[in-house]
Amino acid sequence: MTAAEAVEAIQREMTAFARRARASAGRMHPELSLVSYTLLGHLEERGGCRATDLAAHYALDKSTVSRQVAALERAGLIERRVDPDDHRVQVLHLTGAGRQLLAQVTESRRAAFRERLADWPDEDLARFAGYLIRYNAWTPPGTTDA
Amino acid sequence: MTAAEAVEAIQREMTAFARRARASAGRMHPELSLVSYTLLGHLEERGGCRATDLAAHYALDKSTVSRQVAALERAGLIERRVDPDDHRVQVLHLTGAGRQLLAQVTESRRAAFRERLADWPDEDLARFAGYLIRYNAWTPPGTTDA
DNA sequence: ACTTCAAGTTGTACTATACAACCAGATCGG
DNA sequence: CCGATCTGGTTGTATAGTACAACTTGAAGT
Repeated sequence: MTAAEAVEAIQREMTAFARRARASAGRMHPELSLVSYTLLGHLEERGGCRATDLAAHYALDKSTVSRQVAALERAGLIERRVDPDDHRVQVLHLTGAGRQLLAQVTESRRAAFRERLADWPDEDLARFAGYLIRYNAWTPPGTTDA
Repeated sequence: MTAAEAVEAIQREMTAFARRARASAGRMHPELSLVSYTLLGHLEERGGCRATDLAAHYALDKSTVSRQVAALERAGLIERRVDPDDHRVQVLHLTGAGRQLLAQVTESRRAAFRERLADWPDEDLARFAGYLIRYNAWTPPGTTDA
Protein backbone atom coordinates (compact mmCIF):
# COMPACT_ATOMS: atom_id res chain seq x y z
CA MET A 1 0.00 0.00 0.00
CA THR A 2 1.45 3.36 -0.99
CA ALA A 3 1.13 6.35 1.30
CA ALA A 4 -1.47 7.87 -1.03
CA GLU A 5 -3.51 4.70 -1.02
CA ALA A 6 -3.28 4.54 2.73
CA VAL A 7 -4.56 8.09 3.11
CA GLU A 8 -7.36 7.21 0.74
CA ALA A 9 -8.26 4.13 2.77
CA ILE A 10 -8.12 6.05 6.04
CA GLN A 11 -10.48 8.63 4.63
CA ARG A 12 -12.88 6.01 3.34
CA GLU A 13 -12.89 3.96 6.51
CA MET A 14 -13.20 6.87 8.90
CA THR A 15 -16.11 8.15 6.83
CA ALA A 16 -17.76 4.75 6.87
CA PHE A 17 -17.34 4.56 10.59
CA ALA A 18 -18.75 8.02 11.17
CA ARG A 19 -21.76 7.19 9.03
CA ARG A 20 -22.70 4.23 11.18
CA ALA A 21 -21.77 5.48 14.60
CA ARG A 22 -24.76 7.58 15.48
CA ALA A 23 -27.34 5.13 14.26
CA SER A 24 -25.80 2.18 16.01
CA ALA A 25 -25.22 4.17 19.19
CA GLY A 26 -28.88 5.15 19.15
CA ARG A 27 -29.98 1.56 18.69
CA MET A 28 -27.70 0.29 21.44
CA HIS A 29 -28.80 2.81 24.05
CA PRO A 30 -32.09 4.47 23.30
CA GLU A 31 -32.03 6.05 26.72
CA LEU A 32 -28.79 7.96 26.19
CA SER A 33 -27.84 9.52 22.88
CA LEU A 34 -24.24 9.74 21.82
CA VAL A 35 -24.21 13.44 22.61
CA SER A 36 -25.77 12.99 26.02
CA TYR A 37 -23.37 10.19 26.76
CA THR A 38 -20.46 12.36 25.80
CA LEU A 39 -21.66 15.27 27.90
CA LEU A 40 -22.17 13.07 30.95
CA GLY A 41 -18.72 11.63 30.44
CA HIS A 42 -17.26 15.10 30.31
CA LEU A 43 -18.98 16.04 33.54
CA GLU A 44 -17.73 12.91 35.22
CA GLU A 45 -14.21 13.49 34.03
CA ARG A 46 -14.11 17.14 35.01
CA GLY A 47 -16.24 16.82 38.11
CA GLY A 48 -18.70 19.47 36.98
CA CYS A 49 -18.50 22.36 34.56
CA ARG A 50 -20.51 25.13 32.95
CA ALA A 51 -22.79 24.77 29.94
CA THR A 52 -20.64 27.26 28.06
CA ASP A 53 -17.59 25.07 28.58
CA LEU A 54 -19.42 22.10 27.10
CA ALA A 55 -20.48 24.17 24.11
CA ALA A 56 -16.95 25.38 23.49
CA HIS A 57 -15.39 21.97 23.94
CA TYR A 58 -17.73 20.16 21.56
CA ALA A 59 -18.25 23.01 19.10
CA LEU A 60 -21.97 23.06 19.79
CA ASP A 61 -24.20 26.08 19.94
CA LYS A 62 -25.02 27.19 23.44
CA SER A 63 -28.71 26.81 22.70
CA THR A 64 -28.14 23.18 21.78
CA VAL A 65 -26.29 22.56 24.99
CA SER A 66 -28.94 24.39 26.94
CA ARG A 67 -31.62 22.04 25.63
CA GLN A 68 -29.50 18.95 26.11
CA VAL A 69 -28.76 20.00 29.65
CA ALA A 70 -32.43 20.67 30.29
CA ALA A 71 -33.28 17.16 29.08
CA LEU A 72 -30.58 15.58 31.19
CA GLU A 73 -31.83 17.48 34.21
CA ARG A 74 -35.42 16.45 33.52
CA ALA A 75 -34.19 12.87 33.38
CA GLY A 76 -32.58 13.37 36.78
CA LEU A 77 -29.10 12.62 35.50
CA ILE A 78 -27.51 15.97 36.30
CA GLU A 79 -28.20 18.88 38.59
CA ARG A 80 -27.38 22.56 38.38
CA ARG A 81 -25.77 24.47 41.19
CA VAL A 82 -25.73 28.23 40.90
CA ASP A 83 -22.25 29.58 41.35
CA PRO A 84 -22.28 31.79 44.46
CA ASP A 85 -19.55 34.01 42.97
CA ASP A 86 -21.41 34.66 39.72
CA HIS A 87 -25.13 34.22 39.70
CA ARG A 88 -25.24 33.88 35.93
CA VAL A 89 -23.38 30.60 35.90
CA GLN A 90 -24.78 27.21 36.73
CA VAL A 91 -22.24 24.56 37.50
CA LEU A 92 -23.45 21.20 36.25
CA HIS A 93 -22.91 18.05 38.26
CA LEU A 94 -23.77 14.40 37.76
CA THR A 95 -26.37 13.04 40.15
CA GLY A 96 -26.11 9.55 41.59
CA ALA A 97 -28.51 8.31 38.95
CA GLY A 98 -26.46 10.01 36.25
CA ARG A 99 -23.26 8.46 37.46
CA GLN A 100 -24.94 5.08 37.58
CA LEU A 101 -26.44 5.25 34.09
CA LEU A 102 -23.17 6.53 32.68
CA ALA A 103 -21.30 3.62 34.23
CA GLN A 104 -23.85 1.18 32.89
CA VAL A 105 -23.76 2.50 29.33
CA THR A 106 -19.99 2.73 29.43
CA GLU A 107 -19.78 -0.89 30.50
CA SER A 108 -22.10 -2.06 27.77
CA ARG A 109 -20.24 -0.05 25.13
CA ARG A 110 -17.01 -1.44 26.43
CA ALA A 111 -18.36 -4.96 26.11
CA ALA A 112 -19.32 -4.31 22.49
CA PHE A 113 -15.85 -2.99 21.73
CA ARG A 114 -14.21 -5.89 23.50
CA GLU A 115 -16.20 -8.34 21.43
CA ARG A 116 -15.32 -6.53 18.27
CA LEU A 117 -11.65 -6.47 19.14
CA ALA A 118 -11.54 -9.89 20.75
CA ASP A 119 -9.21 -11.59 18.32
CA TRP A 120 -6.77 -8.74 17.83
CA PRO A 121 -3.26 -9.31 19.07
CA ASP A 122 -2.36 -7.05 21.99
CA GLU A 123 0.31 -5.36 20.00
CA ASP A 124 -2.12 -4.35 17.28
CA LEU A 125 -4.60 -3.03 19.83
CA ALA A 126 -1.97 -0.80 21.35
CA ARG A 127 -0.82 0.49 17.99
CA PHE A 128 -4.36 1.12 16.76
CA ALA A 129 -5.19 3.01 19.94
CA GLY A 130 -2.04 5.07 19.52
CA TYR A 131 -2.90 5.96 15.94
CA LEU A 132 -6.41 7.02 16.86
CA ILE A 133 -5.19 9.19 19.69
CA ARG A 134 -2.69 10.79 17.38
CA TYR A 135 -5.28 11.28 14.69
CA ASN A 136 -7.76 12.94 17.02
CA ALA A 137 -5.17 15.06 18.75
CA TRP A 138 -4.45 16.94 15.56
CA THR A 139 -5.69 20.52 15.45
CA PRO A 140 -5.81 22.78 12.40
CA PRO A 141 -2.80 25.06 12.06
CA GLY A 142 -3.32 28.42 13.70
CA THR A 143 -5.80 27.07 16.23
CA THR A 144 -5.23 27.90 19.85
CA ASP A 145 -6.15 24.65 21.49
CA ALA A 146 -8.37 24.90 24.58
CA MET B 1 -0.52 0.13 27.39
CA THR B 2 -2.35 -3.04 28.37
CA ALA B 3 -4.86 -4.65 26.03
CA ALA B 4 -7.71 -3.46 28.24
CA GLU B 5 -6.42 0.08 28.22
CA ALA B 6 -6.04 -0.07 24.47
CA VAL B 7 -9.63 -1.22 24.01
CA GLU B 8 -10.70 1.60 26.29
CA ALA B 9 -8.73 4.13 24.28
CA ILE B 10 -10.04 2.81 20.97
CA GLN B 11 -13.57 3.14 22.26
CA ARG B 12 -13.01 6.66 23.49
CA GLU B 13 -11.25 7.87 20.38
CA MET B 14 -13.66 6.32 17.92
CA THR B 15 -16.52 7.89 19.85
CA ALA B 16 -14.82 11.26 19.85
CA PHE B 17 -14.23 10.99 16.15
CA ALA B 18 -17.82 10.05 15.41
CA ARG B 19 -19.06 12.95 17.49
CA ARG B 20 -17.18 15.47 15.40
CA ALA B 21 -17.42 13.93 11.97
CA ARG B 22 -20.90 14.91 10.96
CA ALA B 23 -20.66 18.43 12.22
CA SER B 24 -17.35 19.11 10.55
CA ALA B 25 -18.47 17.42 7.34
CA GLY B 26 -21.49 19.70 7.30
CA ARG B 27 -19.36 22.76 7.84
CA MET B 28 -16.88 21.78 5.15
CA HIS B 29 -19.45 21.03 2.47
CA PRO B 30 -22.80 22.62 3.12
CA GLU B 31 -23.92 21.52 -0.30
CA LEU B 32 -23.48 17.81 0.31
CA SER B 33 -24.17 16.16 3.65
CA LEU B 34 -22.19 13.17 4.79
CA VAL B 35 -25.08 10.89 3.94
CA SER B 36 -25.59 12.35 0.47
CA TYR B 37 -21.90 12.16 -0.16
CA THR B 38 -21.85 8.55 0.85
CA LEU B 39 -24.83 7.69 -1.32
CA LEU B 40 -23.30 9.39 -4.33
CA GLY B 41 -20.07 7.56 -3.68
CA HIS B 42 -21.89 4.28 -3.58
CA LEU B 43 -23.59 5.01 -6.88
CA GLU B 44 -20.31 5.90 -8.47
CA GLU B 45 -18.63 2.79 -7.18
CA ARG B 46 -21.41 0.45 -8.21
CA GLY B 47 -22.35 2.27 -11.36
CA GLY B 48 -25.99 2.60 -10.34
CA CYS B 49 -28.21 0.71 -7.96
CA ARG B 50 -31.69 0.61 -6.46
CA ALA B 51 -32.92 2.69 -3.54
CA THR B 52 -33.62 -0.50 -1.62
CA ASP B 53 -30.00 -1.57 -2.00
CA LEU B 54 -28.85 1.72 -0.53
CA ALA B 55 -31.24 1.33 2.38
CA ALA B 56 -30.03 -2.18 3.11
CA HIS B 57 -26.38 -1.32 2.76
CA TYR B 58 -26.48 1.67 5.06
CA ALA B 59 -29.12 0.36 7.45
CA LEU B 60 -31.43 3.26 6.65
CA ASP B 61 -35.18 3.16 6.36
CA LYS B 62 -36.43 3.07 2.81
CA SER B 63 -38.42 6.23 3.43
CA THR B 64 -35.24 8.01 4.45
CA VAL B 65 -33.50 6.88 1.30
CA SER B 66 -36.51 7.83 -0.75
CA ARG B 67 -36.34 11.40 0.48
CA GLN B 68 -32.57 11.61 0.14
CA VAL B 69 -32.84 10.34 -3.40
CA ALA B 70 -35.60 12.82 -4.16
CA ALA B 71 -33.39 15.65 -2.91
CA LEU B 72 -30.41 14.46 -4.93
CA GLU B 73 -32.58 14.24 -8.01
CA ARG B 74 -34.01 17.72 -7.40
CA ALA B 75 -30.43 18.94 -7.16
CA GLY B 76 -29.71 17.34 -10.51
CA LEU B 77 -27.02 15.05 -9.12
CA ILE B 78 -28.66 11.73 -9.92
CA GLU B 79 -31.31 10.44 -12.27
CA ARG B 80 -33.73 7.54 -12.10
CA ARG B 81 -34.12 5.01 -14.84
CA VAL B 82 -37.04 2.66 -14.61
CA ASP B 83 -35.92 -0.93 -14.94
CA PRO B 84 -37.56 -2.35 -18.06
CA ASP B 85 -37.66 -5.82 -16.50
CA ASP B 86 -39.42 -4.70 -13.33
CA HIS B 87 -41.39 -1.52 -13.46
CA ARG B 88 -41.34 -1.13 -9.70
CA VAL B 89 -37.60 -0.66 -9.75
CA GLN B 90 -35.79 2.61 -10.40
CA VAL B 91 -32.13 2.23 -11.05
CA LEU B 92 -30.28 5.29 -9.80
CA HIS B 93 -27.40 6.78 -11.75
CA LEU B 94 -25.09 9.71 -11.22
CA THR B 95 -25.52 12.57 -13.65
CA GLY B 96 -22.58 14.49 -15.01
CA ALA B 97 -23.16 17.19 -12.43
CA GLY B 98 -23.33 14.56 -9.70
CA ARG B 99 -20.08 12.99 -10.79
CA GLN B 100 -18.45 16.38 -10.90
CA LEU B 101 -19.63 17.49 -7.46
CA LEU B 102 -18.68 14.15 -5.99
CA ALA B 103 -15.19 14.44 -7.42
CA GLN B 104 -14.85 17.96 -6.10
CA VAL B 105 -15.95 17.12 -2.57
CA THR B 106 -13.84 13.99 -2.57
CA GLU B 107 -10.84 16.01 -3.56
CA SER B 108 -11.39 18.58 -0.86
CA ARG B 109 -11.93 15.89 1.77
CA ARG B 110 -8.82 14.16 0.55
CA ALA B 111 -6.84 17.35 0.91
CA ALA B 112 -8.07 17.72 4.50
CA PHE B 113 -7.03 14.17 5.31
CA ARG B 114 -3.68 14.62 3.61
CA GLU B 115 -3.00 17.71 5.66
CA ARG B 116 -3.98 15.96 8.81
CA LEU B 117 -1.78 12.98 8.05
CA ALA B 118 1.04 14.94 6.49
CA ASP B 119 3.72 14.17 9.01
CA TRP B 120 2.92 10.50 9.52
CA PRO B 121 5.57 8.02 8.38
CA ASP B 122 4.41 5.89 5.45
CA GLU B 123 4.62 2.77 7.51
CA ASP B 124 2.24 4.14 10.13
CA LEU B 125 -0.22 5.26 7.48
CA ALA B 126 -0.36 1.80 6.01
CA ARG B 127 -0.80 0.16 9.37
CA PHE B 128 -3.47 2.62 10.47
CA ALA B 129 -5.39 2.06 7.25
CA GLY B 130 -5.14 -1.67 7.75
CA TYR B 131 -6.48 -1.46 11.28
CA LEU B 132 -9.42 0.67 10.23
CA ILE B 133 -10.32 -1.68 7.41
CA ARG B 134 -10.16 -4.59 9.78
CA TYR B 135 -12.20 -2.76 12.38
CA ASN B 136 -14.95 -1.82 9.95
CA ALA B 137 -15.04 -5.22 8.30
CA TRP B 138 -16.19 -6.84 11.49
CA THR B 139 -19.79 -8.02 11.54
CA PRO B 140 -21.72 -9.25 14.56
CA PRO B 141 -21.72 -13.02 14.99
CA GLY B 142 -24.65 -14.67 13.28
CA THR B 143 -24.99 -11.91 10.72
CA THR B 144 -25.18 -12.93 7.11
CA ASP B 145 -23.17 -10.22 5.50
CA ALA B 146 -24.66 -8.71 2.34
C1' DA C 1 -57.77 -14.69 -10.50
C1' DC C 2 -56.78 -13.86 -5.80
C1' DT C 3 -53.34 -13.51 -2.56
C1' DT C 4 -49.10 -12.31 -1.20
C1' DC C 5 -44.69 -10.07 -1.78
C1' DA C 6 -41.50 -6.22 -3.02
C1' DA C 7 -40.19 -1.27 -4.33
C1' DG C 8 -41.18 3.24 -3.46
C1' DT C 9 -43.83 7.30 -1.73
C1' DT C 10 -46.18 10.02 1.60
C1' DG C 11 -48.01 11.40 6.23
C1' DT C 12 -46.57 12.18 10.75
C1' DA C 13 -43.53 12.68 14.53
C1' DC C 14 -39.26 13.25 16.96
C1' DT C 15 -34.34 14.61 17.73
C1' DA C 16 -30.43 17.29 17.04
C1' DT C 17 -28.94 21.20 15.50
C1' DA C 18 -28.17 26.38 14.35
C1' DC C 19 -29.15 31.29 14.40
C1' DA C 20 -31.27 35.24 16.28
C1' DA C 21 -33.60 37.64 19.80
C1' DC C 22 -33.86 38.08 24.28
C1' DC C 23 -33.12 38.29 29.68
C1' DA C 24 -30.30 38.74 33.73
C1' DG C 25 -26.18 39.22 36.21
C1' DA C 26 -21.30 41.22 36.04
C1' DT C 27 -17.90 44.64 34.84
C1' DC C 28 -15.89 48.74 33.33
C1' DG C 29 -15.36 53.79 32.11
C1' DG C 30 -16.82 58.00 33.19
C1' DC D 1 -22.88 55.68 41.08
C1' DC D 2 -24.70 54.64 36.29
C1' DG D 3 -25.26 53.65 31.86
C1' DA D 4 -22.78 50.82 28.19
C1' DT D 5 -21.16 46.62 27.32
C1' DC D 6 -19.97 41.87 28.02
C1' DT D 7 -21.13 37.06 29.32
C1' DG D 8 -24.02 32.91 30.57
C1' DG D 9 -28.09 31.05 29.57
C1' DT D 10 -33.05 30.45 27.62
C1' DT D 11 -36.54 30.62 24.15
C1' DG D 12 -38.54 31.16 19.37
C1' DT D 13 -38.09 29.53 14.92
C1' DA D 14 -36.36 26.87 11.17
C1' DT D 15 -34.02 22.95 9.01
C1' DA D 16 -32.07 18.27 8.30
C1' DG D 17 -32.20 13.56 9.07
C1' DT D 18 -34.37 9.90 10.66
C1' DA D 19 -38.06 6.20 11.75
C1' DC D 20 -42.57 3.97 11.60
C1' DA D 21 -46.90 3.19 9.56
C1' DA D 22 -50.12 3.42 5.84
C1' DC D 23 -50.59 3.35 1.19
C1' DT D 24 -49.81 2.51 -4.16
C1' DT D 25 -48.31 -0.08 -7.75
C1' DG D 26 -46.23 -3.72 -10.06
C1' DA D 27 -44.62 -8.81 -9.84
C1' DA D 28 -45.03 -13.62 -8.63
C1' DG D 29 -47.01 -17.80 -6.82
C1' DT D 30 -50.84 -20.95 -5.93
